[in-house]
Amino acid sequence: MGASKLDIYTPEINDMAIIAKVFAHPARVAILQYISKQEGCICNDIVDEIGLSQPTISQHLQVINTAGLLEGNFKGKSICYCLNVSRFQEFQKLFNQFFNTTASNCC
Amino acid sequence: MGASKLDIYTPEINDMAIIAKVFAHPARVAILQYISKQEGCICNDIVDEIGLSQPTISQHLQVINTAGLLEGNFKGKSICYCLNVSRFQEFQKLFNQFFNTTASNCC
DNA sequence: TATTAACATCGTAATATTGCAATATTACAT
DNA sequence: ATGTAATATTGCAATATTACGATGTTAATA
Repeated sequence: MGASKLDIYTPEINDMAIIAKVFAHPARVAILQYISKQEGCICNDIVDEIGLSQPTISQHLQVINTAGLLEGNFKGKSICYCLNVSRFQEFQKLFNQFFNTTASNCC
Repeated sequence: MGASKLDIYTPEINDMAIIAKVFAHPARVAILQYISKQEGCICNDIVDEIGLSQPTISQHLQVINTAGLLEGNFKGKSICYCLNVSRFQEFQKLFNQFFNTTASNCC
């Protein structure tokens, strides 16, 4: 085993878990915070800032990008990664929807 | 390697990742939703509901419990797990704080 | 007190994630 | 075209996570 059984959940539940996974590593949280602070951003800056190797940062950036949270100029020597704000806020909405609908009425 | 380098991040960033990790598995999302729908909850119900084995559910419940999201009667044959609503809302606040402070101003 | 039902723990196998060194690719500059 | 700086990819080792069968524990009940 080791693999999650994804076929037994609703798409909404799986989506929630997939989205949460993006924020479930401190490097990715730190990267998102750092990107948001800059006006434009070069990956090498991130490597200096965070304290992980360049391949590892690149890997985490790919996870963030796959989630649709990046936009900007992806071509050239110095790549400018930026936060996709609308997508980011979409995630915030989904989180809040989950938190709001999941209310308790017992004990 | 394989282990996350936790010592290079701020406690706030690590906390964010730890909290997100709770919601980063569909089983835990499903369990939280199911618990919130019931008035009181017996673990065996969860096993029937979700479709995972009893030990696996127990493991996921432990993760949720370690995060402080459960309360109720933990003794007896039929254990009543309930959502710790205030803790849950605390998490919601932290998420929203993260989302709100992480705003972009570029590209 | 023996039984039983509900849950926890242990042990283990399978898969996923994290991290980095080495290498490849890319695009700009000379 | 060649060199160079920035990022991506590959390959691999270490650790984490997920899942379940087997077994242990606990408390209510016969």
